[in-house]
Parts: sequence; structure tokens; C-alpha cells
Amino acid sequence: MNPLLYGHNLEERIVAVQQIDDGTMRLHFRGKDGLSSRDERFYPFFYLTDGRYLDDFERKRWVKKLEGHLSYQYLCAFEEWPAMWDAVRHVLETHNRESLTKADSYADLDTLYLNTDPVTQFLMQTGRTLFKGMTFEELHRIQLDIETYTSPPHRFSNPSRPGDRIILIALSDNLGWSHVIDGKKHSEKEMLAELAKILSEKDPDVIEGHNVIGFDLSYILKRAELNELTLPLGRGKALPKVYEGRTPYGEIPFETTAIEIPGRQIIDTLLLVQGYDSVKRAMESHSLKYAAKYFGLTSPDRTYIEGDKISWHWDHDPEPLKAYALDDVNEVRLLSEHLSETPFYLTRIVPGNYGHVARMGSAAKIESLMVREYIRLKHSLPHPQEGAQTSGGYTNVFQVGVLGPIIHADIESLYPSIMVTKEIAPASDTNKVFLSLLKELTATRLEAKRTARRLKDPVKKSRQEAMQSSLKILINSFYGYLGYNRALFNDYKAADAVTQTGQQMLKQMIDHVEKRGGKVVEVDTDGVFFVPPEDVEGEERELAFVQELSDVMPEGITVALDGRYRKMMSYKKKNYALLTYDERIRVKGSSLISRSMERFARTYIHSCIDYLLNNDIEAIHKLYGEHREAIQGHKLAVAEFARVETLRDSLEQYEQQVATGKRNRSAAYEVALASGKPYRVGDRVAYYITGSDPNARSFDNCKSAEEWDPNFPDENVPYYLRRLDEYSEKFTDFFQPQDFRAIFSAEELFSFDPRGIVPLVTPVPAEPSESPQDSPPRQFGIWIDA
DNA sequence: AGCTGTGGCAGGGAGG
DNA sequence: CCTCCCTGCCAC
Repeated sequence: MNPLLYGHNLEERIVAVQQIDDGTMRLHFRGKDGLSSRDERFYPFFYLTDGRYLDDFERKRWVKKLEGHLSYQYLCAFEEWPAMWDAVRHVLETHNRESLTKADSYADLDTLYLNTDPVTQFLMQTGRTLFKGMTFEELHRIQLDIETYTSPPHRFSNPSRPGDRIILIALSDNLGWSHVIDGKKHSEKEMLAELAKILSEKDPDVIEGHNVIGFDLSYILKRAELNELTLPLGRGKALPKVYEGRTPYGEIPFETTAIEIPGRQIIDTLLLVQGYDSVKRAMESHSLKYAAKYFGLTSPDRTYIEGDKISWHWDHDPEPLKAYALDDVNEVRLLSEHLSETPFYLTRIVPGNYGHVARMGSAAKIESLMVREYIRLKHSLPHPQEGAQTSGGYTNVFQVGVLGPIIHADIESLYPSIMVTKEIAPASDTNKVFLSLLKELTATRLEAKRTARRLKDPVKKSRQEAMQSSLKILINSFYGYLGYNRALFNDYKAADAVTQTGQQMLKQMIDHVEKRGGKVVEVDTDGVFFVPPEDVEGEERELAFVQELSDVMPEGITVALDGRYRKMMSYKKKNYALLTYDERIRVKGSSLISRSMERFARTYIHSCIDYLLNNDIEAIHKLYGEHREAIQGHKLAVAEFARVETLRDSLEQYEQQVATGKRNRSAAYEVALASGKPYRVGDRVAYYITGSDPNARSFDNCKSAEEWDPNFPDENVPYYLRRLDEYSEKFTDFFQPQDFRAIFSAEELFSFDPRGIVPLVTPVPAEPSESPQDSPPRQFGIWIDA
């Protein structure tokens, strides 16, 4: 077993655990051959925290005291203050000095570690340890959703408000069981006791729900407290642990609450959806209903009840509520199956339990791997570097217009490959763990990829696929970790070396394509779009050409064919569209496709691109005319022309910042304020522009989309016509000026003649390159450990 | 409270 | 009109 990837050994499986007096764990394993074996092992890893048990003042004091390589992260791991102080005192006494410096032995800390309660430690770790060797299907997962009563006129239920309470608890599991605890038949206290009883009998490994941490569990625990009931929801009747986050303004305790239930893992599908969308950025909302639809998990006869109708239903027509709640837990189960397999398999590798790994970011995962190995080596940890990274990927556009055929060649895993081949690693990583980890994870990924290809069984195949794709994300984060200002092992010079090398390699690829007679259209970071030389025709020759590119690259760097396209519309850097050989269109870039645009604009631009790539100029002219007419004739529904924005700050904060001149007025906030409704951070506001001035300032001519009345449409027609023209102007560079004017004009169709209009191709002149001494030196802020 | 990085486009508003 | 700054969203 490779110690770096401790826990990844699938040959063994822990079947039982026993605590020995001195705190050592006795773990019982069963080998793959089915034979039992026994191993006594000191429990090797603790729960790494970010020092939340230390207040800032104390932490800084220790950071200062333990200069250079420090141990504070290790010491912070102790749950209780007294235990930590004992540890510090003991270490200092043993070493007979006032402070720890470099590379002190941690032998003594092993002894101190015994001071923490091993059972608690173990239960915290069950996700990582007991689940090792298990498959996702073997987990017993229970889904939970509560419905609450809200006393009118409030919009959100509040567990502390008289009259508000839990009215239904819906449960289901992955074995086909489901149940509703009915608030009409039981008092709230009985409902909560029933929940504890069911959890104890069913004894699930995992509790799942959408916003289950932020809402359901918080609400349940608060109501239990008010009902003076202790809720043994954990294994061995352990009580849930609640960590109230310290918010500076002390509001909305829901959002900062962390909950742990010993022996069980909590999976919040809201967090999984947010994590998924933070990479993809394609979802309009992170609600359960939207996410279920987005992933195609909704059943056709599902019951929907609006949040503000729940209390009404409870009073007048309670039956549909049960169906609704059961549909919710059903969707949670499917959503979780879709998104939690990845973090589940990562718990084999990353220290931390399943619930924790599901919430961890990439940098936290890498850091925990690094720290675990340093502790295993009994070596101290470095302090984060001050400063900032100064460079990134190379991006350029060489041709604007419609071109084809197109090859997209990209360098496979550019940054990880550079780090491995050029041995770029943090300078502070004296034990050379970083690169070993990177290489080991890459090898593990390739193995999973090979296995996935080999397997026939779709379930096993998809498991390997989930494993390899989760490793890919982790591997790609190693570069980001180098430039992360809070990383213990960050190294900005190393990060810059990686991007600089990447730039060189991309330019090398561009040069070679041009040398061979290809026409480079657009490049970004690790890939090149180009029209191949004339002699390169057909897929086979294109592949051979890409192989040629690969051969001129340095050892260890591979170029692959990422895609081949009939045509490409090159617009600006990071903004383009592709026409595939099976006639599909792919649009990329914030100026061509963005959620901040009006919906009519998104479809309009998409259609224009479609017609442009298919050389149907007449259709563009027609489309433009139709849109003009629709706007002028008030034929668009409000959803088509409304803008939807997310409120990122509270209304109070917005008003205060506007009053002090720190911020401009903005339409979304003005609409929210005018509505008088209790908007909260994260709520989305849909609004449109009124009046008749095409250049109206949006913040004093805006109205909520809900107020729009199709019988008395008051949207600002000149304004929306101007928007249409602005969107049309994106296509200026694709035509001769007179052609452009003819296409995007309101003239009748019969007077428009598309013959002879051909989309242009324009080479982009090279930007004047800045000589380094001309640019002012980059200013660095003062580093503050917040 | 928790957070992987840089590069790039566009829109709104304020002020010259 | 232009420039600057800020924010949002997106590509990799």
C-alpha cells in the first residue's frame, strides 16, 4: 500500500472496531480472500480543522511564536481548549525551550494525541474508514425532508416564532422504504421522538436532504431544544453536535451552522448542486425542483406546492402535502445518486469523512493529503507565502469571421504535465510530497480509466468513470493550489513557472501549425483552433497531423485531437461558436451566451449564429424584422424581456452603501426595495424597463416582472429596440458595412436581396507587445491573516 | 464563513 | 462623447 494514498487499499475491509484501554484502536479487517485477519493500529489521522477552536488572537500569537515551520495546525486539531493547551505545554516542556522552530520531532505529540476521546475520533472518521472497500450501492442512505408551518404574514418559517413548527417529516431510503410522520396525528414532540426511533432502528450510514444542514436539521434541533427533548440521532444514541458559526453581524444563524451526527454522514444535495454548478455554470437556480428537472430526474406525476401555500394547505387541504413531501425525498435520493458518488469514492483517498469530503474544496483536499503525509513523517508544516501570482494562460484571436474546416487540438492535462516533467513543486515542500502525490494520483486515475474501458457491467463501469473523473478534478487543482494565498504549501514563483511554460508550449504549437501551412484562428491556454493545411483532409489525416504536433512537443507532453468541426464563428477571445459535423451548434463565451441577458436576446443571438454558420443570410434579416415587430407590437411575454439578477447583498447593506456613495444604484435592488417584500441574500429578482426613453437610466425606470400586465403592457419599447440593435451589432465584423445595414434593417422582405453576401474573414493585427520595463511593478498588498 | 488560479467581455453608472 | 471603476458571468 502506498502510504501517500493511505486508505485506498481495496484489498482490505474493516469489519469491526474495538477500543483498547490505552486509546489504541483494534481494527478487524477481512481480506479479499474472505479470511479474517486482525490488526492493531493506532488511529493514524485526526480531524484537521482550520483552527476554528482557536480564536484569532491566540492563533496569531502562536503563529508568531512558532516562526518558520510551524505546528499550529497540528495543535489546532484538538477539539477542546484544555486538550490543546496540554499539548502545547507538554511539547514545550519536553523540548525544554520557549518555542518550537524547525522540524521538531512530533514523537511526543503521539502520546498527547491519546488525550482526545478515541471513540469520538473514530465516529468522526467512519466515513473514511468503514466505507473503505464499500461500494456506493452498499451504503444505507436515508432521505429527510420536513414541512413547516409559517404564521402569516411571514414568508419563511422560523423555529423560534410562536405558532411556527414542524408539521410533516418525510423519510425514504435507497432500499425502497418511505414514511411520513404526520403532524395531524402526533404532537411535535412525538414526531421528533418518532424520528429518533426510526433512525435508531433503520441505522442508516448517511442522511441526505436538500439544504438539510441549513434548514431541516437546524430546524429539527431548534424545535427539539424548545420542546426540551434530547434527540439521539447518532450511532450508539450519540447526540448531534452543532457548531454555531460566528457571524460578525449575528444574523441568519441557519447559514453558518455546521452539524455533525456521530456515526452518520450528512449529505446536503444543495451543496453538491452548488459545487457542480460552480464548475459548469449552466443552472438557473439551485433549488431541488430545478436541479431535478435539470438532470432529468423528475417523475411526470409529481406534486408541486409553492412554498408560501404550505401553511394554507395544512389548514385546509393537508393530503397533497404528504405526496409533495414524499416526491421531494424521492428527488433528493435520485439527485444524490447522481452527484455524491464522486465525493464518496474520494473518501478512500482524502482524509476526512464522507460528509466532510463532500463539502471540501479542491485546495482543502490537496492540503489535507499534504498535511497527513507530513504528520506521518513527523515533520513540521510551513507557513503560507506572502505575495501573489503574476501570470496566467495565453489567450489570443488571430482571425475573426466564419472559417472551416476546423481542428481543435489541445495539450492533455497541460499544467499537471508541466509540473511533473519540469519537476515544479512548492519550495517549502522539503519532503517532496507534492510531486509524489501528483504522480500517484495520476497513475491511480489512469488505472481507473483503463479499468472503466475494460469493464462491461454498466454499474461497475460508471463507478470507475466516477472515480477517474473525480481524480481528474483533483489533479487539475494542484496548479491552483500553488497560487492560493491561504495554502500552507503555496509558491507563487512555482505557479508562475507553470503558466510561463504553458505559454511557451502553446506558442510552440501555434508556430508549428503555421509553419505547416495551417491557419490558426483562436487559442486559449492549452488548445488551438485552426484550419488545417490543404493536404490534411479527412479525419484520418487530421489525426496524423495532430500526432505530428504532439511529436514536436517536449517529452511528456501530449497533444490530442479534442474536436473537429465543419465551421467556426470566431468573434473575440474566449467567444466563439462551432458547427459540428452532425449539424449541432456550440456557443461559447459570456458575450454570446450569458444568463445576465434577456431571454429573447439569448435565443436571438443563438439563431443568428445558426443562420450565419449555415449561410442563410435571408433568415437573419427575417429574424431581425420579426423581433422588431414583436417588440413594437408588445408580443413578447415578460419572461422574454425581463432580466433576472441575484441579490448578493442585503437590502439594508445596499441602501447604506448607496447613501455613503460607495456604490451606484442598481435596478434589481430598487425593484426589491419597492416591492416591500422581505428579500434575502441569494434571492433572484426579475425586472423590466419602463417608460419611453431609449436611454433611460434603468434604476429609476424599472418594475418587477410580476407587475407586468399583458393587458396593459408598459415595457419601454424604444429601449428594447435599442437592446436588439446592440445585440445585432455583435455581427458587425462578419459583413461588409452596406451588407450589415441591409441585413439588420426593418425594410420589407421582398426588397432584401441576400445574393452575393458572404461572411467575412478578417485577420486580427498583432497587439503591440509591451516591453517589460514599461509596465509598472506589481504592487502587493500587506498580508493579513484574517 | 469559507474560499484553487488568471484572462476576458460587457453593461451600468459617475464624472470629466 | 469618453474614460474609469465595479460587478457579473464565462473560458480554460
